Amino acid sequence: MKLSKSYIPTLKEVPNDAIIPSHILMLRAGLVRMLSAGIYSFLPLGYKVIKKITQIIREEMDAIGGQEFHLPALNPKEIWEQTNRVEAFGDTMFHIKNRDYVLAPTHEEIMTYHAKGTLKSYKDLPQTWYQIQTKFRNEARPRSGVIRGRQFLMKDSYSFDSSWENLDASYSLHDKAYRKIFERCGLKFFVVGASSGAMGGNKSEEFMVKSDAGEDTVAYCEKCGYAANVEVAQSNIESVARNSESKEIYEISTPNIHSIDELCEFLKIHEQETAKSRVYMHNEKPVLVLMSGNDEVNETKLANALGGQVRPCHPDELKEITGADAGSIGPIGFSHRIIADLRLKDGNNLYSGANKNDFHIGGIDLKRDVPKIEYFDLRSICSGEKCTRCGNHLEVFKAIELGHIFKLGTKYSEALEANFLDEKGEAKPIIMGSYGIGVERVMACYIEQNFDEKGIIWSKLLSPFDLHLIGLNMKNEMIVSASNEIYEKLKAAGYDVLFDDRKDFSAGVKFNDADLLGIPIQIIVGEKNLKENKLEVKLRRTGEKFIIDRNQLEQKISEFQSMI
RNA sequence: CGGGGUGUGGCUCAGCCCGGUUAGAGCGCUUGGUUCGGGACCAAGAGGUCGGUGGUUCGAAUCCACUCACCCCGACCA
Repeated sequence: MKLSKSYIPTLKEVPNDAIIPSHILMLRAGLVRMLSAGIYSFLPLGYKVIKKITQIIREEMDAIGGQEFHLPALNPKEIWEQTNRVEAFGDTMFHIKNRDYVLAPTHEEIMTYHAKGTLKSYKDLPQTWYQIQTKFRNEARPRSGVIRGRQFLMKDSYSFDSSWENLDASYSLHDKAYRKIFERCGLKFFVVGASSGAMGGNKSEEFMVKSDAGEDTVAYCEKCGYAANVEVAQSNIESVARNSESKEIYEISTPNIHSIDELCEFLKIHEQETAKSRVYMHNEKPVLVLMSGNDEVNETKLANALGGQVRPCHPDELKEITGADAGSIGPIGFSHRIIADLRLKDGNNLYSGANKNDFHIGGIDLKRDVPKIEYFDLRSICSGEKCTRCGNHLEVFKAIELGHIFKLGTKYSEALEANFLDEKGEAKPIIMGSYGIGVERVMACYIEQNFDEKGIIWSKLLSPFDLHLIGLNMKNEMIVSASNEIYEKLKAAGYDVLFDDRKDFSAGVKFNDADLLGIPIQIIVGEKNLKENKLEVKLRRTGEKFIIDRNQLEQKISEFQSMI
């Protein structure tokens, strides 16, 4: 492709709206343009990369027996009502105004619809069906460029099995395929166990990459590979020590003291001597949650511990239930259920609120004074804490979810009555798995992990072109004819070449554009080298430059290709 | 949905507080010329209903109200 005839609108300056590196570079390198919040057009260069990624995905899905579908984005609402997911998705689902259609946010229903009545016997199973298709979700707040959009490309596959053991096999095939896909894409990733949320089903794993632009916070142990979302990662920190002597409880006047920090400062005590109170409504009943010091309640853990719905109490409810405002609440005299974080187990000589504004109570012995207390793991773990599995230090950081694999079970097959007959002739719901990959996220995450101050650094497999040929001074007849000849030769040898044949640009512009676009190998045709029948080759990633003989170009290129 | 911010030529921004000729700069673009290995130079040009609507005023990019769009933080999120 000749650059002079290409639509690759590069930007010299950083666009105002972009913050994270991948977003900035995708705009600057002319890969994408925004149409509206969370809605992006892929320009020719960006779309070439998308096609490389989807090709890798396709190959690995086909390798595990996947069969590619192309499904409609426009779906009858009725199908989604049968599985109760119109309600489950709520405002996240786009609804068509002038007909009872929705825009599909995923495709469990539609795949199951096709399975119904056609996968009739255990002999028809297993099946793995997939598609690479645009999904629509009315995200409340699109962000980070292409990473969280209202419209995005997703590879989603669905497995149909006749037994749970066979589902395990399908799941494990996907697990292996996903690892291959992300490895081939050149991503540094890790895998965490996760809760499957609104998808239904039980076991699931997320494929993640570490990134400040991530929306999940995970705990990761480099030593043993343990990784978990902080919402569920077990806390492994020691309990506060129990003093040998328990003091009596006593009331302290603490005017205008609301936070733990203020309390510690006021009483000259350590944070660990305090128990912070939070009141939640659990199934319409108040529950007092005690945390050590400034530890925050992890509401996911709380909900898991109690089961059912949990929400923090409103300020007016607090007053009604405890007689005090937030900042002065405590376990002594609290007449409803009381639970505490494990870190407080059997603690004594603690300070907490008095359920009376401007007063706290000291000398609390949870064992003696709160006999009905129950303990749960309720706090989020922090960087530096010990791994529950191997004892090494855990790291806590943000991460982006690239892919997610679920063992769905029979939720959809039951709702849509997709049954098969087993060996005994009994009708049973098909056992399903569901597996997704965010295609744009793969691209954005790759860039997040592979760029420098000049621009993107593509790998051989994802690069939109194999080679970037630069004719420096295209008003020099010698360079024009030499670079054109090289261009034709490389194309004939099967390379996909981007040829910067632009007449009116100085060398600096061409070099900078080449570094911005990030094609792994640059071939530079300049006057001085050409006079000696030589060319320069530059490797984008390392910046290394090589002067080579012109007649050895093809041989050298194939050597460089194996180096990158 | 809550909080904060921004909207002026294709891009980055100044001007706004304190209203007053013809709304500016750099980059990009067009034409001609010079230059030609790290974002060149000279000259001449094109390009803007100052996000929108309404109001205040003799007069609004500038003040007021409403509204829309986009960004960031939070809530939410298969």
